[in-house]
Amino acid sequence: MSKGPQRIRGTQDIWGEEADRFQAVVATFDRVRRLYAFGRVEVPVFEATEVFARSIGETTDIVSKEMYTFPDRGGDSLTLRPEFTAGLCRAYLSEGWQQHVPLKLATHGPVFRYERPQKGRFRQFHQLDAEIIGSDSALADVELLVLADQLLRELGIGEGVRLELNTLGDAETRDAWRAALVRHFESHRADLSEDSLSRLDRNPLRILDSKDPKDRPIADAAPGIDEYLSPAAADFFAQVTAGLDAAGVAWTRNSRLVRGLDYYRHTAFEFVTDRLGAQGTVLAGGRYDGLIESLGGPATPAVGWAAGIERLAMLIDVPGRARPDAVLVPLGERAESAAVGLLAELRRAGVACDMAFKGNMKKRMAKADASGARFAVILGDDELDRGEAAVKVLGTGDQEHVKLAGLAGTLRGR
RNA sequence: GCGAUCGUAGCUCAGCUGGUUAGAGCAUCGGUUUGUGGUACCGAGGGUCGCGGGUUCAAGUCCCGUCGGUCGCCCCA
Repeated sequence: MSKGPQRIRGTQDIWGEEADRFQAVVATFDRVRRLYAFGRVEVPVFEATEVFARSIGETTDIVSKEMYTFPDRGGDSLTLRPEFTAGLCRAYLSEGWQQHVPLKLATHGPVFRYERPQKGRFRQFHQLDAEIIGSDSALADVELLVLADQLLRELGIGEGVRLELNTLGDAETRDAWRAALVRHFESHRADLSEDSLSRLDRNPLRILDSKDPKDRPIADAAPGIDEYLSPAAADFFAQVTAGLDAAGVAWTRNSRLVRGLDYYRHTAFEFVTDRLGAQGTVLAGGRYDGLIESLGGPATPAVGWAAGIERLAMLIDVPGRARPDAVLVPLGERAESAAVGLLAELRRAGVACDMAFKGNMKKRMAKADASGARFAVILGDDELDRGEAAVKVLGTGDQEHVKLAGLAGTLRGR
């Protein structure tokens, strides 16, 4: 192990193939979100702690244990964003974006959670994010889901991933169902796992997706939400599923899929794979009509999703490596200084190229080959005197002399 | 926060039940060839064996602690 500063726990230095994968995911997202007319937005990496604490609700231990929170020099409590949604809603309120409603927003970047790293979970990781703020239409939910579906398809992982869909209903539905769940679990108190007993007080909905075999029979026998759905909520969910069917997006109902936080309403969804161990969720979101109000704004309907870039990057096929069109191989001092000018010229003409400037010719040719370039452009005194370069096609070994004036055209035009 | 498991060169690993100067492959650099790559051959550099303590005549090897990786639990906005 080398000395000096080390990478801090749960962070990553991304390079080489990993970086190519990462970039491929971001590029695909950026392309697809334009097809759906989602505008790119930039928001701060940190916010006043209040922004996240108020949106999440003080009750959970997310706020106390899972956030990167620290005082700044002025004594204010700041938090590195653990997600995009709360910050976007803060911006929506503080920048007066209400006038642009409904707002279709897309962003991506680093997010931070103070947790134990494991497969596909880091302390600094990266998310794609898409939101529609200010629409109470089921069409907004549908649009977001179709966008997500197309994104996964274009990444080439649509096959191994399934969309699980549920509704949490409106506020009255949710309250009624929650009360019924608590009654059910209370009556089986003696048989619940220790974890679920504490969930019963803090977050009873979470018992539904407990992994403890002790809990499974009780959770599976719990009342479903459908019996408590108000007519309006049932109608809303029907519109969402009808929209998905119309758009040709496959989905499966998972009536056990829940959200712990109170601001969630109606649609909740996850795109899930079984290729990532315990962290199988690849993209998740839902409707959060209560969030902006809890930040102190007016009641504002909104829906959105986020996806982990690293998880997506692990699932896609290896993207092709970016390779230059040509590598210059100058021989001798005179050729080297001439090559500097030629290199600049070629790049300005739109030819991606690099120069091998170390070692003897053999080393330089090896560098050119290792770069994956199509051409090696050999420049020695003989060529210079004739105003030419020797262009070697690395794939075939063919070599011919080309006038410097026409070089860019030759290299670009293959 | 909890549990399991691992930590030897830049990377992947070997090093048997504790026993001399810690090895290999790949990669890097140099050379065989100061004007021709993807092949071959020769050579070189690079390791406080994660860190600290303990047991022992002797520790990479055993014990304790600690830090870090991995996988899982909790949590999952």
